[in-house]
Amino acid sequence: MTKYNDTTYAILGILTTECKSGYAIKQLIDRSLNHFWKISYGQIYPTLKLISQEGLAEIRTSSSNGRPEKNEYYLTEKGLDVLKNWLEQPIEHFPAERNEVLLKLFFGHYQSYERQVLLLQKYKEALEIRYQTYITIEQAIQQDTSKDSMYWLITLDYGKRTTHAAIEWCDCTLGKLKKEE
Amino acid sequence: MTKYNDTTYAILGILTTECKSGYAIKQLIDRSLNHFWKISYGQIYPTLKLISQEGLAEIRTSSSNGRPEKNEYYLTEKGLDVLKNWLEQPIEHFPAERNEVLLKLFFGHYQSYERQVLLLQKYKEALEIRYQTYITIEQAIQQDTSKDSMYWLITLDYGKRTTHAAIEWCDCTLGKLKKEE
DNA sequence: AGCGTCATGTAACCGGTTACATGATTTA
DNA sequence: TAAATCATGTAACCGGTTACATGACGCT
Repeated sequence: MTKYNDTTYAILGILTTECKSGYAIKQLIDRSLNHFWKISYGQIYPTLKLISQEGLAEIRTSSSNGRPEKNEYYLTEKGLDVLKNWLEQPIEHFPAERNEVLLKLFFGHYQSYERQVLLLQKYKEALEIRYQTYITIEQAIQQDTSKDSMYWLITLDYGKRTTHAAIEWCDCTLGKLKKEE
Repeated sequence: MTKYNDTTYAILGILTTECKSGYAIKQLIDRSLNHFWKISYGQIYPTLKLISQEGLAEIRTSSSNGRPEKNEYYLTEKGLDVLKNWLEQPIEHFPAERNEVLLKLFFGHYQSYERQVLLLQKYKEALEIRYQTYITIEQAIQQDTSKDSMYWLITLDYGKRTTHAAIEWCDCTLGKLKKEE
């Protein structure tokens, strides 16, 4: 079976929901997958083109009530097969993030104590904001009991847990630096 | 001040240590920064070329005892300034990892319960291996009391904490899935 | 003789972002 | 009437990996 990149599979997955157009896909990702998957129009539209060329989806153009023309992509049987097959494959890329904060801290000798503290405090702030947005999204999902929200909540939980661990690391590291000074 | 990419700054930082050649830089990164920074020769050598062209380092070629020729890059004053300036700048890219596991889980409806469990178990295994390597590296560093190992340990601690949180998420999620079935 | 390691480098490719172009409709 | 939103798309660019090419030395 032909191999595509993860972005293609992500879009195939989204096409199983009500989101069928490039614009709608972008919205869904920004709102629901944003904490572990991002994408730009510069990739969505070319990928949709590829998907239809490969016969994984067919386009139906809808231009209701004078609205701007919308291209809606409906998964074909082949498209669904490709998606399901990918889901069954073992994971290829285990996340291994680049972390600019750790990189700067690693060369901490060349910085003053104050600068190091500032770096960590800013990082902690950013992490706390992130954590709060997770909570907010979580609450919004929990109120909407209709849809099968479990998978949404599970991915959010991942974000919450790892972010919380990072925040604790900040506190702990600030303590260590203080002791050294 | 001219802006470079993070890879360039990472290399400038490493050039402050005993590692002065492309080969040595690669080794250091693979051994010490591997958990938050990776790099390939395809980037190291062109970047070193850039660094010397920009006057941030000067090359001294050493070919001792018949060994293959080695190009050693020594930071100039300008190079050190550029590095220090970057260290003082606020962080630009907060890590936002793409996570293939979460993506697959997000489309979990199209998979059997068994497949989902397998996915999580494999992920957990990989995380546990990672955690163990952190511990091993940590112990190796702690035995070598000579160098200023604190920053090494701090970055390792970050890896340990976030990995541990992810492992706990795996366990918890496996429980949730079981309850649903 | 063959493998591992030291050592440097490039070209092709890929995945992704940014900036730009276009234009209609809705809302304030 | 101005701004926001809906909607699609492309070209230039950037950061990075992979695969390849080359060659010397040291160990088994």
